[in-house]
Amino acid sequence: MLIKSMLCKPIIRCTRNRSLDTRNTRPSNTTAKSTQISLTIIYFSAFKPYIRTLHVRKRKRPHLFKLQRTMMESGTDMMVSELYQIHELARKLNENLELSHYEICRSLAKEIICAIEKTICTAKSSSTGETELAFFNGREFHVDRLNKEFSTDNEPKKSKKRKIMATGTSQVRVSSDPGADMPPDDGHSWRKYGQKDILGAKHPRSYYRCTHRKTQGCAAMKQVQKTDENSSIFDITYLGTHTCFISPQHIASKTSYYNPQQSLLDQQNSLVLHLGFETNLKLKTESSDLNKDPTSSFSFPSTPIEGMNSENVLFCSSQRTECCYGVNLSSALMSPTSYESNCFTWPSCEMSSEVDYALTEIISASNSVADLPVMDVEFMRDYEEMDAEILFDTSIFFE
DNA sequence: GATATTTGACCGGA
DNA sequence: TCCGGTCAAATATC
Repeated sequence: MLIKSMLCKPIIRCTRNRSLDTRNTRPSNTTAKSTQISLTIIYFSAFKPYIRTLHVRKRKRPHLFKLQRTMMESGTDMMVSELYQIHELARKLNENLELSHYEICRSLAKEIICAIEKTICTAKSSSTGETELAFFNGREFHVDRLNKEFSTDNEPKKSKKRKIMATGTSQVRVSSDPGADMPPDDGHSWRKYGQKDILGAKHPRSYYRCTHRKTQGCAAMKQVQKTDENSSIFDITYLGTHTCFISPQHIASKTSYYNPQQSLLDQQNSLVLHLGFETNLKLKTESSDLNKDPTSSFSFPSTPIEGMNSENVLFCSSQRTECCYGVNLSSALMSPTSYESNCFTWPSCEMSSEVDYALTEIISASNSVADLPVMDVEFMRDYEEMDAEILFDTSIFFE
């Protein structure tokens, strides 16, 4: 099997796949086309495979094709350059893993994440021509070029309508102390920017954005509303992904939302990979029924939280399926005992805490990070059509 | 004075 | 036209 032949041979594969969007039902001489950029990273550690497949697919407006062709070409070159950078960072990471320089590793991992985010941003801008990610992770990228191309007004009106978020959403229901006006601290600092009475709801909805919005360009937001049934229970909708840095220790010390197994992680000297991706990370398996429902929900195997009944804590995904965004962290909980249920959908926000934990589960599979194989990364350029998703029989790894 | 919150106005999608 | 999301001036808090 192909996968078997790739054991200990990490591969980064970048493809671009153009296709007609068959979901489009508009009458049409305006048949929508879509372009998908896939970045697949396959590597192996100890006895577990790690696969990262990033999919970026967006519908294109026909009148933008000409400009976007140019954008794609320049964007592709940029992505190749960025991927080489990721490769170099990964190589350094591996060197430091072997030397057990965990702080350096952590820093390198962060750089890798930033680089991947940047690549995703490039992919999106070159494939869509849209400008929604002009500001990402506190940095501006070349998509502002599009702004110039399409700006007919020197000073465009600033919309007060909610911006289209690049990431999916997730909803959390948490309980608080009776009479409390605020839900429990989730480890991040938020700034309230609005409150609105919602039709048919007893309680107003509060709007928060990350405090680090200005300083770090963090686009994370959340909406908090007391439930009608019980005013001590809050529905929290997270929008967007935190791109600001917050230390795991800080989260562990402040939050009651997250799994308290941080101490276990520390014991394992695990490397926390904070993947702030905003496109899909998928591991498809041939036997998964869950694959049929991309919005499948699951509950965390959480330990009881002080002052909070486990049944009151609901984690569910509300993917923005129309854009195929959100994060599917399918391999997050893969283990010999659970791998048959091997496609999970993970809420794509709050990455810095929840996903950190899940990823740490992956990365810390081996007790010693020194067990990691040498990352002899092979980089391939391939612009031909290919199936963007990998069918993957995980059972072979647990034979 | 700096920072955070409140709240009415504004905006645009449905 | 309605309603929910956002803005930004006013106000509160530290």
